[in-house]
Amino acid sequence: MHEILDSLNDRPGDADPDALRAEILKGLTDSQRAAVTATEGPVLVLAAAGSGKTRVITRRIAYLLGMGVPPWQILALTFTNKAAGEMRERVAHLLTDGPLSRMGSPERVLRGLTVTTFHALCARLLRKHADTMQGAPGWGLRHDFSIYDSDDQAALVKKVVVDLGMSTSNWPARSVLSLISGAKNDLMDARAFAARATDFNTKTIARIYEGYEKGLRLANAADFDDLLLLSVRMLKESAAAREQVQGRWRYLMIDEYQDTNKAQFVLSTLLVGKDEGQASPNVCVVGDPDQSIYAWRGADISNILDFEETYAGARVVPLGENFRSRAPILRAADTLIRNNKRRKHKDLFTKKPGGEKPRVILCKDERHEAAVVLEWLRSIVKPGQENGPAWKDFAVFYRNNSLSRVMEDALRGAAIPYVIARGTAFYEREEVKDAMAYLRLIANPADDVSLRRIANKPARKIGATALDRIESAAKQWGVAMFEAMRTADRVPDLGSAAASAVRKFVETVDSWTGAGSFLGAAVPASLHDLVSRVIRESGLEGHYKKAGEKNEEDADKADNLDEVITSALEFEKEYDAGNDPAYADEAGVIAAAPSGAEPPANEDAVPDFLGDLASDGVDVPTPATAGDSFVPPLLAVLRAYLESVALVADADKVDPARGAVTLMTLHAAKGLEFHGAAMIGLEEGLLPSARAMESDPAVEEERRLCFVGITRAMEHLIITSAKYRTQRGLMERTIPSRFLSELPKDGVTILDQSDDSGFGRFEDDDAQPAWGRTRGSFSTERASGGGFAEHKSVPSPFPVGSMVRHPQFGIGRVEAVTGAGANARAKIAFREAGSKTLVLQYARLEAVR
DNA sequence: GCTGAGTTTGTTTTT
DNA sequence: CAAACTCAGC
Repeated sequence: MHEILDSLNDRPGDADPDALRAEILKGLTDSQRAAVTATEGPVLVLAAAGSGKTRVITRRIAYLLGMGVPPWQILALTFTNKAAGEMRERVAHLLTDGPLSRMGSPERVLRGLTVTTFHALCARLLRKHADTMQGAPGWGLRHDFSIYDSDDQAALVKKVVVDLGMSTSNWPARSVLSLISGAKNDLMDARAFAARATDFNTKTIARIYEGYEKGLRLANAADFDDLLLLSVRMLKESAAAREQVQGRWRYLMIDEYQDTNKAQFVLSTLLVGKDEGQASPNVCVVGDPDQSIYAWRGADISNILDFEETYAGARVVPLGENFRSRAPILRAADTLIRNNKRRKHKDLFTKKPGGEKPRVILCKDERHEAAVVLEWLRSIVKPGQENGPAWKDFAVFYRNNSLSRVMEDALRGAAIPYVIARGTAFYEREEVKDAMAYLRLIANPADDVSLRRIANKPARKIGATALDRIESAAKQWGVAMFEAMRTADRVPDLGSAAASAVRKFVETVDSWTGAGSFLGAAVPASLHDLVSRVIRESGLEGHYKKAGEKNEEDADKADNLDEVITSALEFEKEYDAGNDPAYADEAGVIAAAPSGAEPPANEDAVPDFLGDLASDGVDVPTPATAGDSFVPPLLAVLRAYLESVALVADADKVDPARGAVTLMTLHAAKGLEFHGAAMIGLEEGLLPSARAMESDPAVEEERRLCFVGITRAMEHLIITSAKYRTQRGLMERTIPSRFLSELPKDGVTILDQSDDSGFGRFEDDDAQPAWGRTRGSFSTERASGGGFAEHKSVPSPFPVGSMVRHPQFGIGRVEAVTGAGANARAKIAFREAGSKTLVLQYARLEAVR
C-alpha cells in the first residue's frame, strides 16, 4: 500500500497514510464514518434526506484514494450530470484544499477516476465496443450511432404507425412510447414483448415496437433506453467487452439507488462482475426509499429494498440524522411520509434546535398565491442587508411546469431576479434541433430520421413524395436514405427536377465532409468551423433570418443559431484542452484498462478519453462516406459534441443561479437544498396529480414527491394551495391536497387567506388558525364531491356499467364517466382492445343491450 | 410546396 | 390557453 501511495505522491513520504485517513474522516458522524470506511464488500447506505450522503460518497472516494487504490479502479455513477459534476468538484476540492492535497497534483491523483451518469457511461461503452457485436443477430448498432431524444422517437413511432396502416390518433406516439420504454426498462426486447402480449392493444403495441426497433437499427440510432439495454446485452454477450469492463473497476458507487430501474440494476451487477461469480463485490449504493420519485419511468424501488438479498452479507448503514432542516420542518416531513404503507420506517432526527413552523397558506387563486409567495420572500430577504439571506437562497417548487408561469409574472413584476430550471430549453428549440439534425447526418449518414427532418428545410424542392420514393428505393437497395440519394437518378418515379434538387443537397452535405472530393471545397478545420458552415451553407440561417423579419416570435431564432456556433466553440475549447470534466473524467471508460493495483509504468498509459477518440485509433474507423480529406479527429469531436448535447440535460447547465430565486419542478428539486422554499399548488389533481389518484402506489409516490419538497428547506417553508385555479383557460374550484391534512396538526401554521381580501401579515406567526375548521372544510368538500366531482351528476347517455359498441374497438363496458357537455369522457373497458378513455362527443358509440 | 386561418386536442414529472 | 395539426387556396 505504502509504495503505491508513494508512487502517486509528488513528495513521497509526506502523506502518512494513517494521518491522511484520519484527516479524511474528520468531522464525520459515527455512521457516516462507518459508511466511508466499509470499503470491502457490498454496502447499502440508507441515507435520509439531508443526511450528507454526497459528503459520504466523496469522502469514500477520497478514502479509497488515501488507501492507495488507483483512481482508475473507482467508478461512481449518478443520474444527472449535475450530480456527477458536483461530485467531481467536491473530490477535486478535497484534492486541492483538503487532505488529499498532500498526495500530489489533482490531475495526477485523479487521472482515470470515473464519475459519470449511467447514460453517459453506456454511450461510451457502446461507442467503444458496438462494432465488435456486428455478428450478433439484430444488433445493427455501430460506433457512430446517433442518440435519439423523445422528439426523434416520436417521429419514428409516428412513421411506423402510418406504415402499418394505422391511425396516429388511435395510437398516439407519446403513450405508445411510454409502453415501449417501460418494456425496455424491464429489458424486454420487441420479441419478448410480443410473446407476452395477449390482448389486442398490447399485440398492436408489440407490432409498433418491432417496427420502431427496426427503424432505430436502420438509422444506426439508439434511444435513451437503448443506451442501457444494449449495454447490458453487449456486456452479457461479448466476453471481450465484459472482461475489459470487469477488469477495470473494482470499486463501484451508485448514488440515488432508489431510482434505478431493472436495466440499471443488471448493468451494475455486470459492472462488478456479480454474474461471473464475484461473491462479494465492492459495490456501495446510496439511496433513500422515501425519495423514490421515478417509478413512472421504470425505477424499481425493490432494487434498494432487496439489496441485502441480492448481495449476500451486505452491510447496511443507516444515516438518519438530518443536517439540513430545522426540527419543525423535519417533523412535518416525517409525519407526512408515515402515511405511506409500503416503506421501511426510518427515524429522522436533527440536533438543530428551534426553528419556525412551516406555514400552510390557503389562497384565493393562483395570482393571489404568487402574491403570497412574493410577500413571504420579501419578508425574509432584505436587500442591502449584509449577512442576511439572499434571493439565491430561495426556491419555489411546483408539481408541473405549467404552474411556473404565474409565478414568473409576479416575480418579473416585482423585479425580483429568478431563474427557471426548466425542461424545455435551448436544445429543444426548433431551429437548434434543425442544426443538430444536419450535424447528426454528418456524424451518422444512416440517420434517416434526421435526414427527413432537414432534407427540405429550408425548402429546396425535396417534398414528402420525393422523400417517400427515396425511402422505398433505399429499402429495396438495403441502404440508408442518404446513400440512396447519391444515386437519385436511379430512384424509381423520381422526377428529374426532384432528382437534381436531391443531387444538389447531397453535394452540399458532401462539401462539409469532403466526401465528394469536389474541387475547391475546403474541408472544415474545426468543429465550430464545421458548425458555422453547416448553419450558413445549409440555408438555415437565411431561412430563420427571413422568418424573423416577418414574424416577431421568430426574431431570436437566427441568434439562437449563432449561439449553437458559440456552444460548439466552447465545447471545442474544453475538449481540446482536455479539460471538460464531463468527458475527461470518463477517461477510463473506453480505454484499455490497466488491471490490478499496479499503476501503469508510464503515466501516459493511463486511459484517457481524449487520446482514445481523437487519435486515429482502431476504434474510430473512417466512415464509409468520408474521404481521406476528412480527418477522423474532427468527426470524433463532432460525435462527442452531439453526445454532450443529447445527454446533458438543460437543467444541468443552468448556472448555479447566483443571485436569483430558483423556480423548478419538485422532480428537479431532488438533491438540492435552500434556506427557504415555497411549494405551490397543493391541490387534489395537481399534487397528487390527477393521474396518480387512480392508484395507491402512485399516490404514495406523490407523497414522496411532497416529502422531497419539504425536506429541501433548511429554515423557512411555506406551502400554498389556491381555492380557484385557472387551467387550460378554465377557472375551476379546487380541493385542497390530501397531503395538507396529513401534516402534523400542531406542527404547522395554517393561514386561511382564501376569503379575506387583504394579504395576511406574517408577523401574526403565532395566531393559531382554526385547524379544526379548515380541516373540516377539507373533508366536507371532499365528501360532498365539490370541485371536480360535481360534473359526475350530469346524466350521460351511457351510464356506468352499460355496454357500448365502438366501430373500431368493438364491444366494451363503461367503467366511468367524467365531465359534461363537450368535455364528457367515458372510460370504457373493451373486450378486445383493452381499456380506453374516449370523448363522448367524438367517439361514435352505440349503446348495446 | 408554402402559407395562414381554422380546428382539435391535451395535460406530470426527465436521462 | 397553447401547441399541434388540417386543409384550402395560392
